Amino acid sequence: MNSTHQRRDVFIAIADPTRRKLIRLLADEEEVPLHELTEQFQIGRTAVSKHLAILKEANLVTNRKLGRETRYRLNAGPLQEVKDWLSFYEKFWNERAMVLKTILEEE
Amino acid sequence: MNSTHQRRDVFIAIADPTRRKLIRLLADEEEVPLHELTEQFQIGRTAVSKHLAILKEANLVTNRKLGRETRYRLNAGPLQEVKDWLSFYEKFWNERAMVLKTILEEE
DNA sequence: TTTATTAGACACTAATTGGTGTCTTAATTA
DNA sequence: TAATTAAGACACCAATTAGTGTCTAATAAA
Repeated sequence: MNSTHQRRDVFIAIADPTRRKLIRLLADEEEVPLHELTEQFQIGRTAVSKHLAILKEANLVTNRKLGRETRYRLNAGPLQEVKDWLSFYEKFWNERAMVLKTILEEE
Repeated sequence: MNSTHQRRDVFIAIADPTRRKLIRLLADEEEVPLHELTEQFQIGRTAVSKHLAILKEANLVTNRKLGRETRYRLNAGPLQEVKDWLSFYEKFWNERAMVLKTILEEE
């Protein structure tokens, strides 16, 4: 089985504000056709479609054809990877942890 | 007061794997000069320096000159923004929440 | 004092990105 | 059946990105 679909980094997928807005729209509406998503932006359908393709390659959206529409759906799972990455750094920005760290270092 | 330093999106700053590795190195070592950071990569000093500049624009690192060295330090605070963004989507990837959601919708 | 090291400042390049417009096909609707 | 709508497939473009190499200045070491 040669999986042909591109694998795309979730960090890159969420780097673009248009793509983050797409994610947000799909969080609100469950299943949305391309043309309806396009309405929410100033840019053209082709551009939106490309952004969705990138999200799909990162496995952040799925889509299915329904009549002449292509409907998109959020798959938030891969965002977990970002959360896992972040969790390592939480101790660095937590004020209380910073103080605690200082105390521990002094001992 | 005209703040001249560029503001840079933290999402873009963390999108690049080299920059994420820089963040990781700075998490481990507190304060690291450019040349020492450069050792950890295949790419040249100039390239590393540019990545650090992007991290600095996102306020994810600070630096200070010490003799002929420029030492870099992690400032993880801005990562909080990413965490805040993610927190909205946690409910979508939590299996239990998904099931609960289905039950609630059925009522 | 000469030589090494460290890094900033440029100028340049190839590849990627985010966008466009146009053509075509397929599915609805009038 | 004819007209309209939705979207895939291209070809194309400008701006940005991630990298390079070279030159220069400042600091530190021999």
